Amino acid sequence: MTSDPRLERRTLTLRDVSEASGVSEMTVSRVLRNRGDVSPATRERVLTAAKRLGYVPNKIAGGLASQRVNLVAVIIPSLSNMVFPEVLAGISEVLDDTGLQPVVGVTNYQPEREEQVLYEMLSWRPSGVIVAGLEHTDASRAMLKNAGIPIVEIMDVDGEAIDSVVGISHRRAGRVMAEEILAAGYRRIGFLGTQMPHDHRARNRLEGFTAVLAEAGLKLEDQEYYSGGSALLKGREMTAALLARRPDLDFLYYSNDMIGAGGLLHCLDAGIDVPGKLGLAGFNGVELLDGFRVKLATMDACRWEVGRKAAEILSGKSGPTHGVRIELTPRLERGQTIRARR
Amino acid sequence: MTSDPRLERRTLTLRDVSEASGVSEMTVSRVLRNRGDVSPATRERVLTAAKRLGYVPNKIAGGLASQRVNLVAVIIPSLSNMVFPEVLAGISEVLDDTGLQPVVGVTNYQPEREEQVLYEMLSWRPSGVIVAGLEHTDASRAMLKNAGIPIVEIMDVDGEAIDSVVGISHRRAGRVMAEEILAAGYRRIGFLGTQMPHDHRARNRLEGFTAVLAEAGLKLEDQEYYSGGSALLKGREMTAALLARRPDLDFLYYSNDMIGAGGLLHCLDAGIDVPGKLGLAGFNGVELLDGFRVKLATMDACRWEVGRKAAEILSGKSGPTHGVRIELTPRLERGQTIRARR
DNA sequence: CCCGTAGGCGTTAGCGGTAACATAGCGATA
DNA sequence: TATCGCTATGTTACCGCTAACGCCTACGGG
Repeated sequence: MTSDPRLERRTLTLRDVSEASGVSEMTVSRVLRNRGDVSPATRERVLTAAKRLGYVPNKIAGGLASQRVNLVAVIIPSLSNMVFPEVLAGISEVLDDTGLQPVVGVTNYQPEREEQVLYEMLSWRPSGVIVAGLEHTDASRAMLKNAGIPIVEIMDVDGEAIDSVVGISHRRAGRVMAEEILAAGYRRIGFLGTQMPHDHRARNRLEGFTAVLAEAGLKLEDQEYYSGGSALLKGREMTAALLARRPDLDFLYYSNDMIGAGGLLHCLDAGIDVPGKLGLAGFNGVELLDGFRVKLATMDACRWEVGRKAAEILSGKSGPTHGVRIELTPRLERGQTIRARR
Repeated sequence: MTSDPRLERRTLTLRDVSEASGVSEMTVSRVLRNRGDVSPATRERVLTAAKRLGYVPNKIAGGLASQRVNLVAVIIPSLSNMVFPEVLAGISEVLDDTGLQPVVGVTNYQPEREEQVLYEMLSWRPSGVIVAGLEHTDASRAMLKNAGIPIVEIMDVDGEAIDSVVGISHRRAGRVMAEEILAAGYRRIGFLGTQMPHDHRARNRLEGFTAVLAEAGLKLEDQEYYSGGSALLKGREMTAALLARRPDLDFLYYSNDMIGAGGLLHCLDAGIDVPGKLGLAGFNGVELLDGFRVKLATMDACRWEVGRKAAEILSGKSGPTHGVRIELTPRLERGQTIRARR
């Protein structure tokens, strides 16, 4: 099953190609990397031989010899919500024509896991690191600092960066949404979010949000948290539970669009007057929302753009590869779940 | 910004740790890999020194020397629908305690792209490959065959495998759904799907589906295709368009749950009697559906289990690492959008 | 007291490439 | 014709680590 006995011998090396084409290994190497001067005739011979043998270069050896590796480590908390895949798309798009290749590691929002993943990734000597968030264990920070390669922390700008940073201020995002809600005249506000001790961004948003409420002499009337399971379903259930407990609330702020959408479905099904009697808002600007009859108010986190910018920094396309700081401005999308300002 | 001048010198090697701890490089290597006999005292000294210096091993060099690399290439078409992340989760879960590490490559459903990604991945000499689907370019097949490592093709079993294969029969899945629909008495059936020439699995499902219709003397009454954009929204729009054109249809079969959910939303909003006057069904069993008031009929693609099984084969945990064939049986979830069998 | 044995550690020789330098060939130039 | 300079190619010395082997010491039984 493993194929023709002649082929499976041992693994092919440059030497095999060199013998097959009658030139030195060095010349083969030059042809395969498009580097240095090689006559068209020789190039042709080498390429033919390589293809005929089915030679695949060995980047392990190449990387060791050249002390350069075309990998970029990308470390993110999760793949299961829609948000990070879109960041990845932005990264890939830019990296695709730079010869750099992203390698993804997932931490499940666990700092120790992030540390392990980082250690593992750095041991491949990538030429850059993109990592979500600004909060890391001490060991992680030390590794990142000592790695001697460009580091880009993404998603968030509320904190001290190790090297470069690209993101939005989640605190500001929370403030902006709160201001909008108050301007629309809502006053009895509830919050629904995930039970994620390590989602600092969600926490920052809530902080900014409650700060504005406090300035207006208000506070969150009630809150509800969940963890695990289908976010849409949880949003629906939590909303039902919260409203059963506090039917007097006039606004619900959700920590993400998925549970917000679940809440919206509940309200629509229950015949609640949205946004007249009850307003709703989420966070992220996920595409999913476009499919709903009533569009949820949200705030775009510029995920795609964050990915692009981070990749551009690493690729050196747009200036320096160190110490860059880019704060993007999230766009408020009012949808149809916040009534007009008064 | 790049840190203390003493630290940034050059990159740390085993030699540095060896000098710092007063033993040979080889002993350091043994300690760091937990291999061979080392006295507890020495081990301690070495570990302390390594930690103090912030040493991170160089797997490039290690891999070259040992001719072994703990990477598994995972090649999938997309990250933007919910299906592959769940496969990845299954893979990670199993690989996590084997010392193997998945490296993900995305092809966007393009065979040439798959070929490039594969070439790139093989050049890192991984110890195994997991690749979605059974359809590859000739060059890709050749590379996979000659790589001399375990290959697992996943998701689909309708075709000839290169080495091992784990998945479901999409043709059978289509047949089962069609039988269920006919048994419930639906007769005028429409299909809505993605315009994806390279999604062979969706095509196989449709083939199985129409084959059953044909055996009953029926055919698809109408169909609608889309590409790009928010699947939920597209599902809603396509459903509206199709029903406007053919109000006489009594069943809509969707190629995936996302557009199916969009269609369901349309029907609910339009006050259509589901499943009495119109039945609906999708495919995949995405968790999202749990959040809807009316649950869409679907068929679970065993994504998580597929990932697990594939990883188990590569890890050698459960027998041979070559030539294994595992066909899983998708479970039909009737939800509330197919009426009772007659 | 000698030798076998095993644990603990060092030495050597690559792994498969590439950077850097060396060299051969050859037409142009003085 | 000797010299130069350029292009096309070869040679050499590693890159950082580990497999394989070898040496030394301690120890116990015959």
